[in-house]
Amino acid sequence: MREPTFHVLAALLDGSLHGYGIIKRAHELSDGRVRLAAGTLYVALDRLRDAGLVEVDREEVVEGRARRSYRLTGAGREALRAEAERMAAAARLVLGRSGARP
Amino acid sequence: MREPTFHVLAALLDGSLHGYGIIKRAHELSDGRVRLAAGTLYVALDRLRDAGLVEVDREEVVEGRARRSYRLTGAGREALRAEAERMAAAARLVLGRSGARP
DNA sequence: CGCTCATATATAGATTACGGATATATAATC
DNA sequence: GATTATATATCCGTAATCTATATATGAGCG
Repeated sequence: MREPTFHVLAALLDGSLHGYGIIKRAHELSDGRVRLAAGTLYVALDRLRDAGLVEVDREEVVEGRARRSYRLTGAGREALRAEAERMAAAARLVLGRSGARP
Repeated sequence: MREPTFHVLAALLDGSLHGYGIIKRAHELSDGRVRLAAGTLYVALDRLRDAGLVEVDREEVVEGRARRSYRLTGAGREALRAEAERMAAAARLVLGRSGARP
């Protein structure tokens, strides 16, 4: 799992969102550092759906446009957690040794 | 920067190593989780050298075979640290919220 | 009224990192 | 004699990502 994908899942942690909402949420959760490109997002959602990590929550038509909201599955929540733990461990490897005294 | 590249740099944190040594060091630092493939490693080293994050420390010929050892540059050390901090922050985003109540 | 920006989804094309396979070579172990 | 560990290197395929583009509506501005 690469970082953009990680942030897609993380954005869904506290509730379902539609695509554009995920982009905004990832942006605000990361204090503006993460900017998901639309091309990345929608392809990633298809992939995550195939992998069973997210699923469609609602599918409605608002003013002629389709709007689909997604939510984490149990497997998605677990995969996200496992990934976060791997990242934390990797970060400790470095920060625990070079970051001790500035 | 992706995870394999991160582990290449992390393996060099406490001293210069040659290619094969990096593979073994990354393996032991991660408690056996990280297994760098040779194809990944040597291409990554070329890339990191071009980017100025690592440099050749020594270049010797041992029993007919070339052996090159690499070390982190200042920029490499800084890039690694920045990357570790980004990863730690991303991990906190998840572990700080989903880890509370199961 | 026209322009731009935010909202919203989707696809095509290019790039890049990575993994697996393969090649080469020696020393040690079984 | 065969396999494993050490050691470097290249080729090729794949997967994830980014850029650009297309489409469509509503809001706000001048």
